[in-house]
Amino acid sequence: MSVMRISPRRLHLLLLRWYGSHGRDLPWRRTRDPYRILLSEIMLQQTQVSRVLMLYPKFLRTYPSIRKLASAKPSEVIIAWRGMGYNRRALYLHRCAQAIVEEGGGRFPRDPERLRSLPGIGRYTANAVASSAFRLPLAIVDTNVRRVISRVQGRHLTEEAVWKNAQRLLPVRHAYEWNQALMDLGAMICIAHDPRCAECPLRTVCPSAHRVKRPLTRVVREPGREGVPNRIFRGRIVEYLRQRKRGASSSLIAREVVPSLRPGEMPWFARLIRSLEADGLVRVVRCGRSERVSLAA
DNA sequence: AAGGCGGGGCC
DNA sequence: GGCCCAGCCTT
Repeated sequence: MSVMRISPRRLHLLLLRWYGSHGRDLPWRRTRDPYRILLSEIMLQQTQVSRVLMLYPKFLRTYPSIRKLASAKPSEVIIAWRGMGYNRRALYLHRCAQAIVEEGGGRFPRDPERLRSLPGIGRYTANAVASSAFRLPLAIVDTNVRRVISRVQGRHLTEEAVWKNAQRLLPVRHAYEWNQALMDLGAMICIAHDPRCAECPLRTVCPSAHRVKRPLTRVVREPGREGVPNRIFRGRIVEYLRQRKRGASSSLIAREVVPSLRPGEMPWFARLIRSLEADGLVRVVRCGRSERVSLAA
């Protein structure tokens, strides 16, 4: 079966026009400060826009510049990260800020390859920062873009094929607006379940319009305790330490965070602490048989 | 290639 | 109660 080819120019016109009238007004779209752009992108990794909107301004008041962030202690950044989840991101961001200050005197690299080498910055975030802050003509592929591109192409695409298509379809003169428009379409219209095709600016050219099948999602079982994934307990431990800045003994944390903990489960809890320590989220001072745990200094 | 890693809102 | 969400890192 031959694949229907859609005129890129037609696509650009339809989507950019829609973006002009329906695009979201977001704080990180009102700046070109690479630090503010980067902060938004890190926060938006696996976190909804609505939550980032609530926490982004407060974080920026605490750390208005990359230098202020770089000179903070990890524990302070972890505390400022409260409510965001995936706490390792706070450490990546912090280390990233320190690298940019130390290596470039606080000047961001523009080269996406160089951005990509920084902690917490992958292919998506590197291109997002370069596209948004420096207006380089680079495609970005996140879960929204992946879904939109696949539907417009009318078939499932491999990850690499989506990137290729995204870069091919990119309007070089309006790359930034195009990227933002694709994400807005994926977030507001071309949503995963029950897409709103009747309101879609691409409905006349999209082969999937009004005939999107329910995507079959694969159930992923996570290791955990009584059905609760380990990462949830990790999050609770970090939150407990946020409010108890002096730290606490491992056994006290265990009683407070997991009241129903049975004696035989102590090794499981000890592994949680060790994993947090390995990530650099907590510091463990061992003295004799007991150990004192606090947020990483 | 697969799995670990938070949190909250929505159905 | 299950599902989803602007990914990255490690193995």
